Amino acid sequence: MDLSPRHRLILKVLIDDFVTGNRPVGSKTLSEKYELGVSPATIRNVFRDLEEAGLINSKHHSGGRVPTEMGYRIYVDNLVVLYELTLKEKQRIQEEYLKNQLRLEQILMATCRVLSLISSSAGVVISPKKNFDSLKHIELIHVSGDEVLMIIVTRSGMVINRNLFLDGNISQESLYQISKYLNANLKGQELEDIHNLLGGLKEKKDGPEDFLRIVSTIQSGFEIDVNTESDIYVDGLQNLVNNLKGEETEKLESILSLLEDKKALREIFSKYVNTDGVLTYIGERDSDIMSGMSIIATNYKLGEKRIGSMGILGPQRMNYNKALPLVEFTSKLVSEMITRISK
Amino acid sequence: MDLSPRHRLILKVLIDDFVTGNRPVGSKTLSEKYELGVSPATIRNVFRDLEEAGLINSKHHSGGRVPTEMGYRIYVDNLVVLYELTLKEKQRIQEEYLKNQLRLEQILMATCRVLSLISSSAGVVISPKKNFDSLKHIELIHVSGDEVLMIIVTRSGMVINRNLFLDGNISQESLYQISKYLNANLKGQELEDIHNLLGGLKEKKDGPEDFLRIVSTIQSGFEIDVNTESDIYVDGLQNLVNNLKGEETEKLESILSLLEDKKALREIFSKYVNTDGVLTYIGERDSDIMSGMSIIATNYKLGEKRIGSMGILGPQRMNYNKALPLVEFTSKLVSEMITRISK
DNA sequence: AATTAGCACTCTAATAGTTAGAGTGCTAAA
DNA sequence: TTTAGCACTCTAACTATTAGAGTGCTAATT
Repeated sequence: MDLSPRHRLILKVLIDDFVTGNRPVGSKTLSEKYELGVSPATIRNVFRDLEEAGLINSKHHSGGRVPTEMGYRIYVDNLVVLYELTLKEKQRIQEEYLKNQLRLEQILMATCRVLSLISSSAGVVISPKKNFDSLKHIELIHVSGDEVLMIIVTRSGMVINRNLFLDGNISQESLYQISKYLNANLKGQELEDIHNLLGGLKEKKDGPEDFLRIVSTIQSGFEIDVNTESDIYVDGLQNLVNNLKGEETEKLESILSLLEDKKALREIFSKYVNTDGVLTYIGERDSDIMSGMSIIATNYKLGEKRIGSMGILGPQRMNYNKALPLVEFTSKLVSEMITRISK
Repeated sequence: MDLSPRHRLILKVLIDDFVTGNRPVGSKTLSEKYELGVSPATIRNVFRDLEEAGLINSKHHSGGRVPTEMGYRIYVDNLVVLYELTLKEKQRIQEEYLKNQLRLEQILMATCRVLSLISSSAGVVISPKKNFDSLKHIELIHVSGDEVLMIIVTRSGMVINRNLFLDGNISQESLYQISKYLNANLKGQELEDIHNLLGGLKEKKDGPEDFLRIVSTIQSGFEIDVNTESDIYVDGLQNLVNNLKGEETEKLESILSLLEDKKALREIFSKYVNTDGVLTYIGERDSDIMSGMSIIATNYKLGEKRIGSMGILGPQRMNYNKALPLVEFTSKLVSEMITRISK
């Protein structure tokens, strides 16, 4: 299915128009509103082809045309002309960051806020994957009896707390010694590698006696479940209400229910951590919890390492031409900031 | 304005009916649906009195009556007959808690979930006020140069991290000594008291030399801003959409925007930490961000000490007779669980 | 061969008119 | 004090009508 330039042009303006106006688009309006240089009749012929190709749809006879998911797909991949963020908009984004201090958590929250504010959809940000973060400092603290609190400070600025339970008692003095040993040997390594490394030390019985006694427990503290241990930030739900005003409330309900289901949301957005560039996912009709919705997402980095993902989630009918550059610009900004604060 | 028993009865059934049916209620329906033993005409006379007293309203002539905020107020304070939770419902609530481990955070999340599930409104839970929690363990960790991480473990199971910046460098050895000293002297005290106590020690220059050198910084780590430092859990937004289906989307929008504004929400719910019993707030027309909404909230305790608040937030038209016992029962359960895990 | 004008037809959304049902206040009777 | 009766009102649901936009098809035009 290769489309002629005219077909592509008409598909493009149809989606441009539908996305801003939220009304099915007819041949006459199209020819009047845009200078296409062709008559409505020609547009109708093109419509017929596009309809046969499954790129547009019409609900009723004489009801105007609406893009299908496939239509959006082609639009996003080939046709959309990206909007360039104005200086003012860029400044507004940067100001939002300056409102708060520069702690990791606050950066992520501000990012989420920015995404929702400017896209008028929901912003979603997932906190860095902990297992690829690297160790900055570790400390073991004796809390009571056989209970030990393990504190891990990572390079990107996260603090992870673990409650560990030992087989028998241990003194705070021993724990200090063990902490010292761990810091000396593991600092700078990635948490996931540390988990493996500890396994090796356990096998080879390599290290101080006290340490070897509890190495299994410590190792378990480095097990990180990506699916439950990342925080997830969501903002801009009111935008969605505003955006879907007048349409069926069911769509709104299903989007909200997805956004409240942190586990599902995390699963969906995790995919974007390890991909290149800004991606657009367009929910498939029926077969999908994402039916009727779209996601525009990408990752953010610490230095050159991809550590988390972020994006916006909204109705399929959204301003892709603005949303795509927004996500791209913001992700770069976040990456820079995170890299800066974790030196 | 003292109401006769008949007036009270009629106000009660009117609200009962309106709350379940979501339709303005007329005299005829009321007399037919409930065995009031009086004719519609009499009910109309009562309506007139209630209307004069400002307890009910009618949008249009011959449009049926609807309770005003004051009507709800009186209903909740004097008339509502509380529903008694069935054994099954209580079990369902308890099961929701058993799904997860018993960490503080998970208990609060489950609470929030329960509140929303059963009330079909939004559940809101605020994490314990940190300043009245007491110290279980404190530890100072040297991170780099003049940067120190202070870890505070509290009795209720929270872990507080503070990044402190000292005037000059300090060794991890000194920090160990200081931690030891702090634990020996402050364990069991409330964080707020500790803040004052440290002030006293600073004045009197009482304590080891190393400690006195950084006591100001440590003290600042015990400053706790109630308005920004408590977590807030919200669940059940989809319920609201479902609940307000067909009504003006504006109300939905304003509720959502409030629920997304964590700061405002925290401020509102903080009030309930130090009050007795389950309270109902009914938003006042116009003058109030809570216009058109109601809150049913109470506190939860650690032992005998009130530490946090929880409740539901929904449209004014809600099932108070079920919501009130729900909040009460759940709060007791949470209090028990928190008390149990923090022994 | 591609494009377009013309035409008959269709569907929606907006408008107006009608009606049944529920509700109301008032007055006079019980 | 309560209620029956009555004339009146308002909403929501239904129908009819119509303007506007859109459609596919065919024949004329480029």
